[in-house]
Amino acid sequence: MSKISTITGFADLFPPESGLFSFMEGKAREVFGSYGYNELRVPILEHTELFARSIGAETDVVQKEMYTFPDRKGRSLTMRPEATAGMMRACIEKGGQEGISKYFSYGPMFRYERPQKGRMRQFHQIDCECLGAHEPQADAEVVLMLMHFLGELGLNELELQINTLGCKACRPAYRELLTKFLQGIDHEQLCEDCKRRVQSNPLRVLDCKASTCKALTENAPTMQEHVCPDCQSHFNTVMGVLEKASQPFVLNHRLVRGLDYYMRTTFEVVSTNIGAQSSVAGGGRYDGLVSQLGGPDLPGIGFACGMERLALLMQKESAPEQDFYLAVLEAEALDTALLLACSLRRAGKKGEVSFAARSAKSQLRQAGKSGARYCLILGGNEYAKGSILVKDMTSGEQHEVMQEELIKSVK
RNA sequence: GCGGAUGUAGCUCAGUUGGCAGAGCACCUGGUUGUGGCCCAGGUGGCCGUGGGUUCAAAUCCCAUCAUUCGCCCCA
Repeated sequence: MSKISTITGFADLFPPESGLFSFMEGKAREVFGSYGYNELRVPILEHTELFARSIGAETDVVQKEMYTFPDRKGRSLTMRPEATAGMMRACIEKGGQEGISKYFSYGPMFRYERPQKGRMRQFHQIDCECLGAHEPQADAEVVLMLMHFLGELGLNELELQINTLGCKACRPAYRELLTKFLQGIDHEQLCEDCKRRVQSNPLRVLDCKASTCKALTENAPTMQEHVCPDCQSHFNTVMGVLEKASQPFVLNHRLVRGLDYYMRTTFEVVSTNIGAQSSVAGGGRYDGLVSQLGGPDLPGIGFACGMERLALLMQKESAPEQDFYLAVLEAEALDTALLLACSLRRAGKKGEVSFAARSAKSQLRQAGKSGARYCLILGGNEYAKGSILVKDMTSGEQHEVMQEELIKSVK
């Protein structure tokens, strides 16, 4: 029979990575919970229109990266490529969103891209969304919370980048200004993609990685210089709070997020140690999104962290030590050994028991590898007496005790 | 969607000009009647990614294909 393997870009998570994921999820619950965030679990499958309307029909994500297919009644469904849209949909549907609501979520996302280091077709994100706050302090809190969370994961060497994208009032004018600038420079030297972007999405030219494009746009007008007074003051307050909190950051005028719903504050956390896919978290403000999805006119701000990318940066923990390894030397003692091991576990001890009787040498080897503090040896002699040998794996000393007493002693 | 690299033992990888399929680690057994780590001896384990082609002969050369991986792009 031929083997069946995983789908390209889909990965099985074994230890130690699976342990890192659990650790991150636990820390998320703990840290975000302390900021008043509660967990929201939403479906993985949604109506395609949800993503087209929120992320933007013209974005790469929607145009060529979604897992979209018709269900049995012909409705177009899509496996979520990101979490924000679904979480917004859920909040709108539930209704009653008075005041501020804060939710976090985590789980798999799906994008049909070419896999590489730090990029899978099924990948995992931790998401936080804060609805109902338009104040710049909310932006600052979200950013500080993200950095707090990353710090709790042991990641302190990351760079925080921030930018402002302006709002409905000032972005169109800036866009026009930038387009004029781009038309003024030597058009032919731009890369093929950017030649198109001048028309379709001029802001994206600023984010191009090609060195020639970077050089050509060196003196391009920045969004920050051309935002309206409201946006300027909003952004100044955000930066001010970050400074008062001693949170280092760098202004990145080229930080243009790829999802259309972002406005005003955007931010990204990058690492130089994980290859080309350097962004480990990103987010921003999305005040128009909720109403765009048919809900009330609520402001929102949030972010997503890429768990695979964070895992690349985190130290892999070694296997947890165990309290005992129960070695069985005679087949007749196997059942007794199993029951004994279960009693010890119910008393709170961690350990394994051999399922087959084998030589003392091979079992001691096994015990050594398991990292067990004690090797419990049950051979023919002990079995007959109802006793067991307890060997300290560190000192090598051993003594014989009755099985009943062993159980009592650990309770 | 585009480009580069790589597919040989469970793992990491050698394999010369086309000529018997290899090493280290891991695993198992023994050296020690029932005592681990170190050491020694022996052993298990392979459709050489898959399918075609060239050849007396292919892991090796050619074509195709699949997979993995690193980039481009995009994004977390």
